[in-house]
Amino acid sequence: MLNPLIKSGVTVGQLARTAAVNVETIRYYQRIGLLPLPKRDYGSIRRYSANDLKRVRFIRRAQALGFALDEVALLLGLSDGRHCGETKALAERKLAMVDEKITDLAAIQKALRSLVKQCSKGSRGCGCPIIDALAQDDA
Amino acid sequence: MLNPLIKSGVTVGQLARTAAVNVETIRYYQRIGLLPLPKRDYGSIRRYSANDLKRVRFIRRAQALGFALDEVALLLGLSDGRHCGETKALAERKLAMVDEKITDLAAIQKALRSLVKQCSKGSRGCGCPIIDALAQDDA
DNA sequence: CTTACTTCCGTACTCAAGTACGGAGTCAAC
DNA sequence: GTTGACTCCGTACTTGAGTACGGAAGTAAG
Repeated sequence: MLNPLIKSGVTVGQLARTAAVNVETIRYYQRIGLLPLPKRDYGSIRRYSANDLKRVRFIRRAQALGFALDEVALLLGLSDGRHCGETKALAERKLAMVDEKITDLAAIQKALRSLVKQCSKGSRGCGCPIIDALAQDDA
Repeated sequence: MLNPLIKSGVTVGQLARTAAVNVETIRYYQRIGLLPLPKRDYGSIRRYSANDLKRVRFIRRAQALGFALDEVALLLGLSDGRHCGETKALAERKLAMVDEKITDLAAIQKALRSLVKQCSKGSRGCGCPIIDALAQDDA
């Protein structure tokens, strides 16, 4: 314990607990390069920063929105400053994807609402507005 | 010839092509019980109905919205009439999920838009509105 | 120092959602 | 009545996203 000043940061276990993920998941993200491997400066165990926590949380949230880990990596790349040219193009593509997802989800939302309403009316038919909404003849 | 007395329906290959999926995918859906296996009445090859096509399309669309296949099975179950009680509860749970997804996506959409705008202004900082939008301190 | 947790790391396993393969059998056409 | 495309079916492989395992080494408390 040479320098108490630099002793900050939490262990993997703590990081994992506060981010509500498995330690193995942290290790996995490190393996695939999604999360930086902090140098372990003091003797041997690694310390993680608030930034690492932020990053893990970001990954989980983005994932919950349907982004695959490689897409998450791209999103994370966007933030790392510089080269605004590529960044902008990438952001625009992602934005288009997001717009599309929202549109599709809005359609299913509407269909689900109408299903719920029909069921509420005690209607016997409930002839499946969801199926109808999603199984359109067109592509 | 719209004389569907007996000989109507398409083959797996045709079904797969019109649904824009792989034949193997159709077989897979049958294996896991998502798609009924039509009896093969004439000698030996199976014939699929317009309903099967509808079902496959539904599966793909729902999947594209982030539903897993077992959830899709539930959604499909909703349509099969009767027991509107469970149906409604299930639909409501799904609806809540969808609402949440839309909210989250709207946040990322906003962040992406602002990122694009910032980049357009040639601003150097681009200090990651996306991360900030998704890596909130709260759960 | 001993004991009891972690951590570290490699390797291997799991699960979902397919894909690929290969040897049948079927079918329409030439 | 053979050819070539398609179907059927089982089995095995793949990819993404983790989980589990197990031995060695680090660390903290008594």
